[in-house]
Amino acid sequence: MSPSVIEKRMRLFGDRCAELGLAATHQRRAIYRALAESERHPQPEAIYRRVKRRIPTISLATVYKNIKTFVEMGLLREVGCEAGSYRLDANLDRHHHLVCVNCKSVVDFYDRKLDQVRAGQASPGNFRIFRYQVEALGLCPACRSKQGLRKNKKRGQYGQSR
Amino acid sequence: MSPSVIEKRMRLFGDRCAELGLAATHQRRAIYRALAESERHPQPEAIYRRVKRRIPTISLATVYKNIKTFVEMGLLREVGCEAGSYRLDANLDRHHHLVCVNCKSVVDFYDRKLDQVRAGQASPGNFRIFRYQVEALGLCPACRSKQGLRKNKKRGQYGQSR
DNA sequence: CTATTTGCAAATAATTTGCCCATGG
DNA sequence: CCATGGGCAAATTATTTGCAAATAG
Repeated sequence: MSPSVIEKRMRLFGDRCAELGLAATHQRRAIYRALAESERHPQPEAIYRRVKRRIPTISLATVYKNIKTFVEMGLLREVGCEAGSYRLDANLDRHHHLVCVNCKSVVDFYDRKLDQVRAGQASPGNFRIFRYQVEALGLCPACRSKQGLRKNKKRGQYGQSR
Repeated sequence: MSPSVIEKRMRLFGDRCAELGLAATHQRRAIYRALAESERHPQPEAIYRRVKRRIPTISLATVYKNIKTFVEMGLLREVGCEAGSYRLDANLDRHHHLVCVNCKSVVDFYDRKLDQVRAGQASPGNFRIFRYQVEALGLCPACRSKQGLRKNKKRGQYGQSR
């Protein structure tokens, strides 16, 4: 990632920590920096290995704890929106998914307009695209009505920053 | 799922098994049926519990083995396209993902046209949508050039059935 | 019959937790 | 200071594997 982007992200990190009263420890900064620097959507283990080069005493548990914290703070997202394990789909017809960001439920979504989605430009890096699938992220009715009562939810989880 | 859809899927299952010379065992059929019946994109554990009601001696390992087989056969897909664990993204700017279906690498994809994606109709079930994210599934350059040498790849993994 | 597939148990991998010590503000 | 966070080890959860016995074709 370019130095200017990394610095922008580190500033966002600092601001968010200050705002939420989180200690900007050595470890926490290094973990976030490793994430901010990477292009490859790393898994926790990869972040751990990377941070360990600078802070050899770091523990994997600390990496996991901080990743969770960052996601709650809205500094980080999980790719694909389902952590943990297999979610399976026997529906081979063209369809898309509604994903509840709160309870992680997934509902099939048939929509002609979404079926027409195509990129406006050639894909970077000579990727060969077979199909497009749209994820609509939001809140399911059950979680909508619980909104506002939820604990530990700070801000920034959902929107786009620009 | 409606009975007619389930039967359609069971026929597809039977055909694929015959075609590939797979034994259509009692267990295998029950596992696939449980998947075909479900609306909720279940995890392996949920399938196991469901099948266990009909075949109390079924083992969780059998469920896992068959799920893998079905995915290889193209009878089943994983939602979100990344199995296993956390893939993290510190990029909060609006962007989409190119996902390699073979090696599971994920590359950020900036595209104005994809940023404009919206559903053509109200979302089912009163879901409240915050943002849309597009996944473009395909092959990265490295996997493209390895194409054809790959073992255990039968067919049907990538396309849409209609 | 005989090649596959199952069930079990054990192995491995991934993630979380509890607790006591260290440190940032 | 002293509340928050870190490190370690143990616990939990998720997934895979090896192998003898069962069974589909």
